[in-house]
Amino acid sequence: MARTQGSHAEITGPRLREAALRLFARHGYAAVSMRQIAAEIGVQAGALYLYTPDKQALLFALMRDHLEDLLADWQPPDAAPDAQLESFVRHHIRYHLDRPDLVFIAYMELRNLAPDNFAVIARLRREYEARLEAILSRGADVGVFDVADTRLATMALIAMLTGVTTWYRAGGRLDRATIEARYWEMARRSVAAPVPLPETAPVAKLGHASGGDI
Amino acid sequence: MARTQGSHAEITGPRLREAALRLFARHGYAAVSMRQIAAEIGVQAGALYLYTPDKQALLFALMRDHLEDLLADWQPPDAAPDAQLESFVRHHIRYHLDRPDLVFIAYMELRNLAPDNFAVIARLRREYEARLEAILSRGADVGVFDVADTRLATMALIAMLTGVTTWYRAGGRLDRATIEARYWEMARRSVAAPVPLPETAPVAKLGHASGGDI
DNA sequence: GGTTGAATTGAACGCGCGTTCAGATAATCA
DNA sequence: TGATTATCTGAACGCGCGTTCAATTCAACC
Repeated sequence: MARTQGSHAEITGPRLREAALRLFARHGYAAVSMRQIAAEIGVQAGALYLYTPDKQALLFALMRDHLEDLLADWQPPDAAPDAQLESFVRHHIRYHLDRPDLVFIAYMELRNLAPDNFAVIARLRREYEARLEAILSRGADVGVFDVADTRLATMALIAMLTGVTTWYRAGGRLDRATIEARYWEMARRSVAAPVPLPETAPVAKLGHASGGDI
Repeated sequence: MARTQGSHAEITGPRLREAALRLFARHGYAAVSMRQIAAEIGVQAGALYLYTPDKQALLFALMRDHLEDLLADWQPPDAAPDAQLESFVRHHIRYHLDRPDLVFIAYMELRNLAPDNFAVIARLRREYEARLEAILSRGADVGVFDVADTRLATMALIAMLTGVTTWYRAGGRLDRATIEARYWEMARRSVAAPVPLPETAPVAKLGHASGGDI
């Protein structure tokens, strides 16, 4: 039978993933050796192969689980496009500030994935991007957004939001709620349709909505 | 005397940099060997050391020259902040679309720089960011921009703009002029102060400008 | 045509890599 | 207590790494 007490298996497994995550994020997948990871968790390199078939699988599992988490963690609320966008933006910022290392790896280590693994990760990424694009599309259709090219706007917004991880440090000048609010403000403005003229003159606005299918 | 005809020195040097650039961008600094670079340009690995003291210097030279070029290539025009911002944005997009590999490396390989080299590169990067921040600051002061935090807005804008290199492919759906225009439109809106109400009611606008030093 | 010297080769250095595996260790069960 | 077995060690495998350097090549010059 398996050792259920005193065994280190349930400890070493997670610790392996944590150490790999931290080291990959810090130095890059290619620059980190299995021996370094092993040393970080206090075992010999050979022991790692009880928990991962190889180094590549370690990277792939980190990235896949991260993206699946990201997708599972947020669904577009049943609301107007602008409310959906706010929800998306705020969740994105919050989620990314919580997991800087995972986000960093998922972005930086794409080229170190074996082709099959890359295909899986790329599909998950596109799925996430598609959610934002759908919001922008719908908003453009109903006229609350003014977006010349939804695909470009999607990529521009995601790049802007994800960039928060490059400079944010816990305990820095701005707290998380402020950061979230500032990014939402910039994101909103970058795609919002010009505000309709005050109630006295809502006329000019109508042409917009009629351009879409709805 | 040096061989002036039939000599490969003036050829091998630049070819080394080109090959290193291409391979570093494609596979990452740590994943590329000197032997791979040498094979790419048709010499043995030992010959590379006539042109670079070591592998690290190769990476550093690429990044430093890139950033110095970027800084030398653009100076803020003597104009109003919104015109300066447009100039910055359009130049940034154009420059980055022209040199995707250099941009990619300068962003991705920071962690592979030796500490001394990193300090140099980080200073150059901050210098570039400071130019954008100065534009935003001045625009906020005079009221044409509405930016709650200039540092955050700077980072957000640069991330958004630089992101173009992650999806742009020559010959794709959008031509470069269109891309430039779209990004400028999004950047402009994300920081622009609310448009003053039409000439019939410019009153509400005044409070804004008076908030600054000018 | 012989000399010069920049350009390059090719072998070698020590080292660390990812991975494997026989053997040691120790907690559990019978 | 003795057998079982999950866990881990430690050595080993072949290989490629960054870098060095004596030897070689060969266009240019005298």
